[in-house]
Amino acid sequence: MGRTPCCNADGLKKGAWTADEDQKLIAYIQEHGEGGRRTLPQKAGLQRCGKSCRLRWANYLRPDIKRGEFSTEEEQKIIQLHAFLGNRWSAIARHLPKRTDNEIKNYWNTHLNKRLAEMGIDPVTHKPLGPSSPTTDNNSNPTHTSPHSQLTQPTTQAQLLNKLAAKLAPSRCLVALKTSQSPSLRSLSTEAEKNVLPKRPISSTSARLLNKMAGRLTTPLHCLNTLKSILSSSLDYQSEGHNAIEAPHHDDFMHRSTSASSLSETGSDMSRSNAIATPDLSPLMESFNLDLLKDWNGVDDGGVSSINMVDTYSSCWESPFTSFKNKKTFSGSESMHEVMDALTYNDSDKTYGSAQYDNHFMDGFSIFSINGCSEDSHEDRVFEDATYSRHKDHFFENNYQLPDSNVV
DNA sequence: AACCCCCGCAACCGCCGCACC
DNA sequence: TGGTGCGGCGGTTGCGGGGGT
Repeated sequence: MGRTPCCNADGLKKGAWTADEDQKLIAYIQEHGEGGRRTLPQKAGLQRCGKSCRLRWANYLRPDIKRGEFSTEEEQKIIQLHAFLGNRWSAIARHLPKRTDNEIKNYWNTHLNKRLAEMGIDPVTHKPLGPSSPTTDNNSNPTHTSPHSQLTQPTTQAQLLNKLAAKLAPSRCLVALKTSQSPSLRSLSTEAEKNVLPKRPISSTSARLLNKMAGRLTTPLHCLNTLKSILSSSLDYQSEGHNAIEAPHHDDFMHRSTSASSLSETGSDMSRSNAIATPDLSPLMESFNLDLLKDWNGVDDGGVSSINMVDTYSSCWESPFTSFKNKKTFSGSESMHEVMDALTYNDSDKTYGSAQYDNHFMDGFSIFSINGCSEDSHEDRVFEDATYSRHKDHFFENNYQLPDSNVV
């Protein structure tokens, strides 16, 4: 039953590798390749477990590893990627050739983390540290106090919705969800998307729909209630004997979903829309294996990238911010349509999508991105993330600008 | 010169998803 | 089909070097 153990715990060496061990490992892999890690130590004459050999090779001995000081460009890239990906070091490492996830993790923990903090930037949120910053006052600001309270974090809400999207993507519920958008959601996707995305496949609207949902979640309660309402609509409809593929009529959805009306409101109004009669959704949650309070890990695929979700949120409700397209500064009280219209644009070569983000890392600086659609696009995926940074009206392509005393 | 403390980083640990038997 | 191990990942540990006293 099962595989043979990769190693026996007894008699195996731990701790620092010697030059002799390194040579044995290098010689073996050069001759036989990296495969067969289970039996590699024995064949290579090493008293190590396969896992240890793998780590030693992957993090230290591999010939294509670049060691030593990180360049400024690499630092900027790490910071930028960390803002979007969090502590997903392997994902970050994939964007930095010849650097290992372990090295990047160590560099972050020992250098960049502190440097950002010294600059007054929260290394976790990548936002300016303020008097109510989570890192300075956990009691007054609930965002870092418990898993439950993390709902107030845009990132967490986005991750939650990502997970929802991933669960919905292959299911029939997504069909219902997509076709039961509220009028406001439809209006959001009308002018801008009609003009900007003529070639976008219909199915891709699910990703943007969920992005927009993320952008409208202003409070923990609202987050939960909106999710519940949307899911309950779908659940109710199916429980009434409808074929789930045959999505409910739009007005039907509106009738059922209390929070649907809240979705048409501005962000400042949405926080008031919490009085929702919520049915027991535990069966549905269970069917999606979706634990709202415990499962905070984002997902990469299945529908919507976390980058999308997180930053749509930020772009909508973090104010003031400035639209690159129109050089317009928003106060946060504008309608979603107004905001989205200002954030979409065409250039001569490509037609870009409407999901943008505008993360503020510090006063005046922000990261701005446009998610385009390419010919490679297929259902429920967003491709060609183009990332920029901006300071006031200055626009830097693919270059996160670290702040210094001359800026701002 | 000895001791202490801090810091950087290699390596380990534990968990999870998936493949294998 | 279910138990088990593998591989990958992120978090953590602890060793060793350097600086300060």
